[in-house]
Amino acid sequence: MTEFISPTDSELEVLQFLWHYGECSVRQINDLLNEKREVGYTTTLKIMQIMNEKGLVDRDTASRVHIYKARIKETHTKKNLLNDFISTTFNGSSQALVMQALGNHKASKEELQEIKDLIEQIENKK
Amino acid sequence: MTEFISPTDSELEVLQFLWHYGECSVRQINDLLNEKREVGYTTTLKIMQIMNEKGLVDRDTASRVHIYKARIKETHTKKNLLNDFISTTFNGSSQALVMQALGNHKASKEELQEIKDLIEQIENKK
DNA sequence: ACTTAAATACGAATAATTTCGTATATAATT
DNA sequence: AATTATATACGAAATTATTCGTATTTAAGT
Repeated sequence: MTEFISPTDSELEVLQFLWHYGECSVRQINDLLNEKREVGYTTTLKIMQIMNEKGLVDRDTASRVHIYKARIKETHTKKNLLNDFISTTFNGSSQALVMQALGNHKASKEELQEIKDLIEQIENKK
Repeated sequence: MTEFISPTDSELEVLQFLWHYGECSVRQINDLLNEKREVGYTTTLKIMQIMNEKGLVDRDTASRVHIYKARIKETHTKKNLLNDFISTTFNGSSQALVMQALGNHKASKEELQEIKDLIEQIENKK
């Protein structure tokens, strides 16, 4: 039962890229970030160094260009983030969250079907 | 199209109480907060004063004890928070979030039924 | 009336996060 | 070999959020 240290917003942004690409240099992450907003290179570097200190990422320092990869698992992390979010915003009710999410965005027919399938699946497991 | 200023965690905590009780004094909010964790009275006061400056709450200063009430609507605010959360954490996919939420917590039979009903409702609206 | 209790205002200390400047090292280019 | 480009390390400035001490005012209790 290791404690979950929730990544900051910046850190989560970096993690998303690492999860998607597997492993990245600081330069790569910085380029990706700059597609959305202006970030200085050393800013990105610092964030990733701190993430390393926190144990959020591993890095390979064998070559001059350090290569980073996520140390915490995507599903595990998102699960924890979601749980935190549900408790702070929806008073712990996952149902309330789901209802609101479905109400907001109109999901496609296929998406709705997938959700229904999942519900069936859960119901049958009881 | 007024911009949504997302409340900080502390501010959201206060808002939840205001939404629940309708209107509260600083003392009431501080007592409620202290049921969960230790917070100094002036700390709570300051938070609520800042919330007032930001336009998150209204206050009635007619009597000595100022009475606060939420200025931003609960559903509207939660909708925005949820949208932010979905885009930062689930890459904008509400479906991904719903699937994860349903997967994590086992909702009760009744809750699952409610969700299914909602889906039906959405499907019929197309 | 006097004392005590409880409220707001305000500013500043603390903490956490983000940003970036500068120094230094290493690789690439000429 | 000398210059230029690109890395990391490190510290500190800037920002934002949180916490709280102190002064002042007003109400309540004696």
